[in-house]
Amino acid sequence: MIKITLPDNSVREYESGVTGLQIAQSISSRLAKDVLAVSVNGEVWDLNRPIDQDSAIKLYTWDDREGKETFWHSSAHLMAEAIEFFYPGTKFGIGPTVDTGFYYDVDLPEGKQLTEKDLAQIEKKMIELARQKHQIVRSSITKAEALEMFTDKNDELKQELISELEDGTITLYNQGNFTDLCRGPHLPNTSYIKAVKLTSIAGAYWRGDEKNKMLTRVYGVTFPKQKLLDEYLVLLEEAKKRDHRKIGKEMELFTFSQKVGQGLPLWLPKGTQLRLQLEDFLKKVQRKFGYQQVMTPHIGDVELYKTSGHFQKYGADSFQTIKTPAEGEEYMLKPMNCPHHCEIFASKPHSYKDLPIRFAEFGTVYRYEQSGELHGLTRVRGFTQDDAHLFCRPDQLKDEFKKVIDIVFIIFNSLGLENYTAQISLRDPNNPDKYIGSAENWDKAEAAIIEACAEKGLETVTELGEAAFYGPKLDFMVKDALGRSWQLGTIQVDYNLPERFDLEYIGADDKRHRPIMIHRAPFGSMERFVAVLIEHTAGKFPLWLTPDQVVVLPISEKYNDYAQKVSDFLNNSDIRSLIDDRNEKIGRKIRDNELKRIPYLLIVGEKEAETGTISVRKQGEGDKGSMSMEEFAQFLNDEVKEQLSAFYN
RNA sequence: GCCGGAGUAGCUCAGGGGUAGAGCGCAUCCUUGGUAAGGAUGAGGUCACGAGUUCAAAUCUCGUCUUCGGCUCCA
Repeated sequence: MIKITLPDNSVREYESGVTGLQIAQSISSRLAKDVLAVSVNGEVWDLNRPIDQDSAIKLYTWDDREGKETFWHSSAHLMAEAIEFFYPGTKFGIGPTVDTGFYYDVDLPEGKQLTEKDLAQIEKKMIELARQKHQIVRSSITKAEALEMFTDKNDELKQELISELEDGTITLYNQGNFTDLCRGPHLPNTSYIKAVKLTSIAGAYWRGDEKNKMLTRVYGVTFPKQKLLDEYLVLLEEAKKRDHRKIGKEMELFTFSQKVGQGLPLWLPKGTQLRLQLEDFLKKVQRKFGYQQVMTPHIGDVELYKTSGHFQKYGADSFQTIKTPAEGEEYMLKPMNCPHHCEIFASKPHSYKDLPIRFAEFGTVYRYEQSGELHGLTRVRGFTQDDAHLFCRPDQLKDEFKKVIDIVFIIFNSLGLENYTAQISLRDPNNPDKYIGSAENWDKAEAAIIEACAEKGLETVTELGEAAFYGPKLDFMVKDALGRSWQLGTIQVDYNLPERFDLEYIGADDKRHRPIMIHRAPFGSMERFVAVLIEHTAGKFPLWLTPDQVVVLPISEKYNDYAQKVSDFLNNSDIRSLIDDRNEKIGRKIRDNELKRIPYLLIVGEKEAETGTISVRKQGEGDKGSMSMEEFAQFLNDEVKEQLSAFYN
């Protein structure tokens, strides 16, 4: 008998050789049905692999990451089997799981090609194979045997993988007519897989190296129930509907022009209104926190970026320098605002009493992104950072950091982004040479970030080795309404630039000291942030932010004058309003303006004109009754204030 | 940058070796209306761009550009 410890620390006795599935069966039949994998002393195993010694185990279902990964991993094998059926002789690279689903990199036989149209029949075959309930069987073989096996199959991809493995650790998994080199774990049999969707097809280099052969990567996702697949497809549809490129076009927020150039967004009047609203709000918040607004040009002498080090590190992959008619004059489009801000700091001497000094700028920067990387507003070649650089003393670092976190909170809460976490990126302790600055400073800076987050009650994950070479950082991740994660704002501590720019202040001891610099951008970039906001809200922006807050709809042309009066009054009351005086019936005007996502529709006709009132209709909610213009203006301004309460409190 | 799909009216898309289509939008007119689509008429396109094949190319071939899905990259 062996002792099995469950996660609740209860201990049960089983015959040696018991499997995870048998343990689940002994607990409940429901669990036995749902369980997908088991971890044995921290290692995830197949459910039917015998356990022969005392162990601590944990059973995983679809609700656990480990359960899903096992499920999808087996699904990748199932897909491989189906592909091999249609394309005998296919060579298989790697078939790992991803966030949602899995892929397999395959090398199809000479002259064969997969297109999206072929996916349907592969899906069908997968379901057919799954229903046959093939057992998935694990076996160990020696390295020599493994090499021989895949040499026979002419699969040099697998041979390459095997040659890098340690003898004695090599396992195979077999199901039906398909055997694959694999570490596992896997499902007990194929029948768990009930629903299949192959999502896309793409080229990918073997091992991610462009010198290697291009393989065909097939992406897919599978589920244990058809209903889960249906839900997933609905989510995909919803994501498609919310695509910021589509909504941005519909709502006339931004556009691109071939003549202007790829990756260079043009902000249309309504998009500009939205962006200015965000910028003005952040400026107001920053003023409250003691920031000073500055402005710097879009180009700078190449020497500036040599001083900062950016030229050496990124120059070759950047937009190239701009030459002037004068000999030896060279400028760069600015890829960063910080060097300019450093020079502003250096423009006069500073006392320790003056610190922290905080320079903020909505600074547009230009970075040469590879053409294949450009994507709507989220990846562009010219974008505006809501940048600021804070220069402080070491003893001020933690407090300053906390204040930046406060600003981020105000911003996120004012925008309905309530679901966020943060990642603390620290040094790689095994690789101290990668970083500049003294170990002592790093210790202090890392401690300051960790403590600041803890004191602010921020939920964080910590990643070692993810810090920038010049200092540790904190990145904010926001979950949108569809549960997708976006990386937005960032706060970075920097010891490098103050050094390179020889920045200093005079301390209480009358000696020169080096300030610490914090880079921070709560939005990250205005372009990316607006894109995320569009997808999060599906274009239904919070009232305070939306480009057009109110539209006045006269019942007929006879009331256009009154509508104008209402609209003028609202515009004078700080409300963005317009009139729909088209020659259309009221039902039509309501429909069109609802579809334009305008939060409030004001209907005015004979009754309203006589009594000096308006009839209010709220987007998505319908008729709200009538009130006076004054009441309505007050009501809207209150709603805006409510939405910005994080700022006003 | 690399691999693969796509590019037809302002938008969404159909068509396809013999000079171009729909719906929405837009314009004009009729209608003057009460909470999600009133009616009529009309304008609008070098079928991304450049070469080639052909009696004839928007359609077939090649190249370029842009865009989409991935890969690699991201101060």
